[in-house]
Amino acid sequence: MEKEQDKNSMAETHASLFKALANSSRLKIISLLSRHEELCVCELEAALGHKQPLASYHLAVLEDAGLITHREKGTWSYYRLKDERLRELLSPQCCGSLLK
Amino acid sequence: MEKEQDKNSMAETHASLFKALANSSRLKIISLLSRHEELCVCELEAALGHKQPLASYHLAVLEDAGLITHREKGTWSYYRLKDERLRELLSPQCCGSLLK
DNA sequence: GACAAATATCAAAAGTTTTTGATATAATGT
DNA sequence: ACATTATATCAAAAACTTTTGATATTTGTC
Repeated sequence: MEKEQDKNSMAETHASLFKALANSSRLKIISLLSRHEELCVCELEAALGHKQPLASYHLAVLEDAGLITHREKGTWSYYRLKDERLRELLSPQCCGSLLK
Repeated sequence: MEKEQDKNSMAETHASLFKALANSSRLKIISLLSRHEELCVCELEAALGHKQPLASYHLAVLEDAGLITHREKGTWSYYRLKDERLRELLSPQCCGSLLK
């Protein structure tokens, strides 16, 4: 009965996840995090060649999408991949080329 | 040796696929096509409530990404899902909620 | 041949995301 | 207390995507 609404909100929900993945810097962050357990902003910033606010921006986008988390220790923020979320979304083949 | 280049171009390649998926109208097109073998532009246009040029635009984006194809018959264009491409990219779980 | 229907393409407008530089906050070492 | 370092947040600028309306092209019908 609410099928049409379901389809719409399903499309919206998936679209916002794909938006988070639709950027090569963010995919590089994911790939880096898949190889490191945890990385702080300054390490990612350096690895990507981005200025600090830009690295923080991309991290915030990924975190809003539920694809990463972070913990704070002093002035550092350590980011970590939620790879179960990615594996839920992407094929093993795709995870194989994106992660690690 | 060209590892860094590989990673970059991998990220670019995947990002452009995710860009094509990062829009709810395009996900609805995918979902409609998963239920119909083939649909022409005017059917999709009606189903989405879009004007014709907008439907054509989204179809072109999906086709450029290699996720759909079309054949022409007279003035009609019939679009069809390349679902093997999607299944390559997305998890069975995700295909389950997006397709059909 | 004139007319209508289906589609594509184009250029402009509207909307959104990404990038930048500046500034704020909080923790750490002196 | 002071300087430094790591980060976040903000507002403006730049870049990009989506939406619109107009027009062109092709085919099918009278």
